[in-house]
Amino acid sequence: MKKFKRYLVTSALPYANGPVHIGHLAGVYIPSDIYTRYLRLRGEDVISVCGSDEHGVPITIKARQEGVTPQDIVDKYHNIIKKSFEGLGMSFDIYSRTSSPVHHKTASDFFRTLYDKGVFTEQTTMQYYDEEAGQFLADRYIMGTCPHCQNDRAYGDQCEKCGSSLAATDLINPRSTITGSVPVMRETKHWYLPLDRYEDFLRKWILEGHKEWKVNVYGQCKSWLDLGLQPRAVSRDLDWGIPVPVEGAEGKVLYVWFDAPIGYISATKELTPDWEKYWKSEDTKMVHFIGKDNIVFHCIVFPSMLKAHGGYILPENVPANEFLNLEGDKISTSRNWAVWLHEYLEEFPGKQDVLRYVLCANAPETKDNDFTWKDFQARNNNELVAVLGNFVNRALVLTDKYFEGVVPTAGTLTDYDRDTLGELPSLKKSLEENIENYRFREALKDAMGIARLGNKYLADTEPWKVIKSDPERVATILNIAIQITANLAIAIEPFMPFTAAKILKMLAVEKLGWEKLGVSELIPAGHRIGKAELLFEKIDDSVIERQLQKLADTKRANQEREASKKVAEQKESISFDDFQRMDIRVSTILAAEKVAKTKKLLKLTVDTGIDKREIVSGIAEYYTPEELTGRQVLVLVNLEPRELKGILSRGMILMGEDATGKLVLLSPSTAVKSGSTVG
RNA sequence: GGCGGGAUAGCUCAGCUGGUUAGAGCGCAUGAUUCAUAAUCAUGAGGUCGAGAGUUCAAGUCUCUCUCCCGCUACCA
Repeated sequence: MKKFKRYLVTSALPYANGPVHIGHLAGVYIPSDIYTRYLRLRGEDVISVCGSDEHGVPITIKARQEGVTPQDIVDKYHNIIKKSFEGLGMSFDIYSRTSSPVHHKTASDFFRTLYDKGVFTEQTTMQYYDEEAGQFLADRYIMGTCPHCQNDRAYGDQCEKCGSSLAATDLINPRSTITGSVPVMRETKHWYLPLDRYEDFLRKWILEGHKEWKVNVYGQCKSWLDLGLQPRAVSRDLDWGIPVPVEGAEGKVLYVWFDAPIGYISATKELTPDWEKYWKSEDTKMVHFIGKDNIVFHCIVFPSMLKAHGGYILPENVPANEFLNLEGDKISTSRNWAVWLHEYLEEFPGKQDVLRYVLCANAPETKDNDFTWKDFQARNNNELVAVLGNFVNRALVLTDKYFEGVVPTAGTLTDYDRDTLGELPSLKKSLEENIENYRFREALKDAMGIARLGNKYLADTEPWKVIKSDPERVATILNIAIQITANLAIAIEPFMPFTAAKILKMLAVEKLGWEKLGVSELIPAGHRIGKAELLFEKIDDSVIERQLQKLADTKRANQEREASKKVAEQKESISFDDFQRMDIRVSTILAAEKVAKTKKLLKLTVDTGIDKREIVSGIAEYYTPEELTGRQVLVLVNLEPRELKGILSRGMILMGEDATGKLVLLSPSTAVKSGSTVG
């Protein structure tokens, strides 16, 4: 195993278009903070960097929607995020932002270096341009009619109604969302990072060199590499971001995914003039904590950038977590389906560690997980209160009661005493192995094991009984109970720093280093401890119900909004002539079969009364071929034929579509002759 | 459709390179106990390890096929 002299821990930069929620925490920030705190406690040279990611199109859109500047948006969320992280006890050495001057310069220089080395390829493409606004339009700035579902509010990259991903050029009647004008096609030049040229290097580095990475990360990388990498554009036509530092690149900025990871470097620079040893020295261990949506950027794109630049080290590991769901549904910023950190901190003052504990214990380390308030309550009441809080309270209260708060002197240890204390070093070892291998939930169990050990020790030795016959023996028992408590304070520090600090305060001792864990004489006899206070309190049903009610309200609000929004507006009036031009016929489906290599497509053979013809229709998710055969449907028969998957589709099956995009067949209420007209 | 991940006790999860009666926490049942926030401790019940086939002396663990869930991707008049 390679020895490292120092550590550089990075945590995915939160995007500054919204606050941070529990999904971000469980996936990235809690694990990263545990890891960092652990290393610090061990006395390692470690720095942890993070910051807000403030560029990119979504922020400019949000700004436009709210009638403010992009800077206003990022200022607002940067401050909320930064403050809430501090509130939760995130121990970044620096929490920076990508709009900072240092970052602009760093990212700009980085690009320029690659440019000067001739790394990039250039490509000129045609893109939509808004002549009125005088700028190129990013996909999200173009709206038009979805070619699939006719929704006239589809964006240039995706139709939110039917979920199709689109190219801006697919839209029918495109219009600029900035001025409403009709955009024109214009040439634009962009710079591409030729990832394909780094394939061999990545293959060797990851597939051969890092087989120890988590299976989800390794698998995802392998999948990308096996598919073959494509050059990726690293510039955009936008006026918000870092200008491309090249002659003739006016109006172009670095693609947000190019500049964001460089933010780790910039933050380090801001933190210390000594930044280079963390980024350029082979004996630094760099670890990126991210969510699974970022794997490709941190394992493929950013390493290629670093490699192309030269002189930089590569990450030693990229422990990505899966996603956390909330009460059975996917967390969503836009649907407000989340538990927001800044709200939690307000609603649960002093309970930072409860959230830290629950999110770590239930972190989506190997697969998506579900956060429920009921589980939150149960873990607080049955684990934190009953096991951890209770043990510490017992040890302190007993010491106070029998020895006036002075740690008694231990006499001769029994075999059982020695066995109990002997558990501590092995728990320490297991804890270390688990943290170093990014198994934080398992590590947390080890830490809690110390409290369990303490509870068991007290139950078995029964000092409250022995005190009547053998006070000296009780002195030994409570001395040991106090030593276990001190050990507990060390072990839980990475996970629950607030609680660890409280325990130390109650014990009236200074912070203890990690090397003290496992030691059975941490608190000397004769030491006077402080006053015992409860570490955790039970959470009442009513508190949980209030949170559930809040979510229920959100759900209802969303449904109402969906319902009101989803009834599409009436389209422009058309003439009777226009209507007459459509030839709709009652037709009978004669046969249906799945189109090979597709998920949604069915090839239907229909009798239109006029002829028998083939129509390809995207309804396979809602109807099986069996249930379609023999049914009568309405077919727009004079729609221009179109080839789909090599099959010429002549006509369109008319379907009803509800708010969720679900398709239903429209049939005559009683059977009629095929070929009957509809009008 | 392609690729990746997941499927193990009621719930949340461990099970490393295949090897004695498949583990933990919570929940549940019974008992003990009262120092402690009705907290604790002990014991126990609970699993055809998603389905099927195969390799092997031996498979939760390897191979193949299939089903369901999550993600990426293609397709969707």
